Amino acid sequence: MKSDQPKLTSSVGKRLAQRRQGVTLADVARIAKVSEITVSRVLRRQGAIAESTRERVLDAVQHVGYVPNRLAGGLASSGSKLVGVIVPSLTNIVFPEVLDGIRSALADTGFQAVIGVSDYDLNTEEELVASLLAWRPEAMVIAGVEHTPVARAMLEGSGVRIAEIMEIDSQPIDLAVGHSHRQAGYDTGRYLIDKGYRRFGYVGHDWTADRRAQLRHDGLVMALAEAGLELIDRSLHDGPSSTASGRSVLAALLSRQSALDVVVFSNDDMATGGVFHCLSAGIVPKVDLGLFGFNGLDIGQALPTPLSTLRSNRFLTGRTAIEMLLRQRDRPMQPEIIDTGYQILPGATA
Amino acid sequence: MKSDQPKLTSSVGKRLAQRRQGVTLADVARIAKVSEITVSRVLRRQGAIAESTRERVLDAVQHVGYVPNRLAGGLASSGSKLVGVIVPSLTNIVFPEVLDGIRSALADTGFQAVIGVSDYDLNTEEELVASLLAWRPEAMVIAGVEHTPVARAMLEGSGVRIAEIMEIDSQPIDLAVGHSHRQAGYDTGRYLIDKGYRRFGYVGHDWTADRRAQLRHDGLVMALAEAGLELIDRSLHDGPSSTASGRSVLAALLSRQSALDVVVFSNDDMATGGVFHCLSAGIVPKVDLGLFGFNGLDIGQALPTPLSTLRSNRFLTGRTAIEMLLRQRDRPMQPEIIDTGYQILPGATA
DNA sequence: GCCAATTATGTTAGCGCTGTCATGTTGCTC
DNA sequence: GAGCAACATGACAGCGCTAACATAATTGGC
Repeated sequence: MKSDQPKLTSSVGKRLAQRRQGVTLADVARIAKVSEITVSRVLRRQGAIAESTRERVLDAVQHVGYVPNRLAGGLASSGSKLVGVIVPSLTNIVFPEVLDGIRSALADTGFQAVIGVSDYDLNTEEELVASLLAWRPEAMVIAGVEHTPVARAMLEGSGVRIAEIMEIDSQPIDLAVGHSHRQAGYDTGRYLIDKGYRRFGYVGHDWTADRRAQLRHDGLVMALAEAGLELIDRSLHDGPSSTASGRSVLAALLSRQSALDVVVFSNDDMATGGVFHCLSAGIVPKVDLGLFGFNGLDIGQALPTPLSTLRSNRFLTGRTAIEMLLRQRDRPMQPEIIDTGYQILPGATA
Repeated sequence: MKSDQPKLTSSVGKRLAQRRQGVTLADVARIAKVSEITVSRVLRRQGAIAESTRERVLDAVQHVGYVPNRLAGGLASSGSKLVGVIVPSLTNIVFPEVLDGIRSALADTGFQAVIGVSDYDLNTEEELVASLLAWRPEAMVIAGVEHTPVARAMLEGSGVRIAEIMEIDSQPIDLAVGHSHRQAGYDTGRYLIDKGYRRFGYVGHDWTADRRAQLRHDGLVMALAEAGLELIDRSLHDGPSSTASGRSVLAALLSRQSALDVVVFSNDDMATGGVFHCLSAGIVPKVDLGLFGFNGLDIGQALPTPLSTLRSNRFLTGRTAIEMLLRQRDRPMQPEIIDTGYQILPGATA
């Protein structure tokens, strides 16, 4: 009872007329002499398709160079196969490493990451949340647990699964993956105290932007206090962390405080700069002055005197976040927290 | 002559029934008592809207927490406001720096970047091209000019504007932004020869993957040949560049070649490792052995002896690529090439 | 007070795909 | 050869939005 002849007119006529927007499923279907839905099924390897039909369709696809339109596909199936990711920076290498973990977990899942960079600014982050949510991602990964009220409301209201990463010191919306920075700072303090250090200095960078650096600092101070000690002095660079600023800020600190026996840095970038200063100034790390970083970057471990530091597991954090999110479509009753931990790297500078 | 009462039944009834997919334009329209298109116009600031209506709509949007669906919007308007970006790696800091340039050029344009990472593999790159093109981006940025024939065909056939970046040694499809690596290698050779160096060594990483490193090497050899010189020895690390491998590979090279007066490295990561080796082995850079890198990374410049190197302009490259692409929607008659150049950083190691 | 221009809003018809349900076709059992 | 799975394919509606074309409301000139 099928009619073969009519129905073609309007649809095909128009398509041929405009011929601007590229090849569509309908074009492929027409060439392969099947219906659109059959082409769709072949391409998604979904449902039963006869081998001969499959080949015919694939040939047609190849022939016309068909590229599916995921905007249309996503709209029709209400499933974008997209994961939104928001990080504060790309030039701080720890975030690309997290992204790499995300990429590795996403490989072969058909999912694609859309990445936003907030530049350590919560208002920018809020805009990004709105912007990324507009793509109807099936999950979101966002660095940090601190957001504007509006951003938080959007995230909560979106219904999609959310992983807040790099930090587990507060209660997350849905899932947190990372480690405690306060605890990391505390453990740094304990480790150094056990090593016999008593006269602590601190070299850091702008922590109005980098909340996690501040948490580590606070943890360190807490450990010192428990041991009846305190930071003798500290010097903060007014800007993002960098090797260059680590170097100059340590120089500044030492010029006014000669009595320190160890300096804790806000991270490995800063600490590496510190090591460079020591190298230039003839200060022997560990012997004359202990130096301790945070992150366990490759560069620090390749130094002539490998940096004493705490290694955070960035790749694992990114990877775990995605694995957890994709495992279950619905948010759990109770927010979940996964500790990806850190390890002390003894190194040779403290 | 407007009917207020009917029309609501079917559409609204269903929406309320499913209530799963979140708020739509229709919901906002109903609450603000306007048509969907009016809401759409308010949100896109397009067309004339009475102030009172605008406010009513915005209130409604706020009230229900409406987030536009860009899949639907993009489909309807055939304009995704997306730019596809493909880079080989995120952990090599130069690419995040390029992405940062892209981000900065994209800010406030309403465009969003979708990023793919090819892992230096052309087949992966081909898959990414297909995958990103499926989002109907309005432009594509892709690192390198070497692609599989299929990838090239898709890029050409897509009709969207394409920027091939980081390399201008071959003819691009549409637009190339970057600098000549062959020339950079050549200039490195000239510079060092002028400085009086004669006995050249080379320390590199896997260049089956990193074609641009090989081009620089070739340029260097060319400059040497012109001066009647040649590479005395070279040692290649079988893997990606890193500080650690730069360090060990230089050690290996020197252990079998004591007569070198300068070593050129495939990039700053490797060269920084080389400096570390010298520091450990008591070799004084420049005095005992010249060291030369490529990229001009911050880390190299923060070394106790700042690295002698060539600075490439990654941020500018990313930024320029986007600016050029967005300036004009159609491909030019003739492929265009933009040289973002490089500068010699004299440093203190050669 | 009428007309044309201007401003504000609405109606209709898709964008290109997929979910759902229906319809045909085998191949097999008994 | 009737009955029934299991396989193969198709028709149709609709995802949520916007372009393009109305239509209505308002203004102002004369």
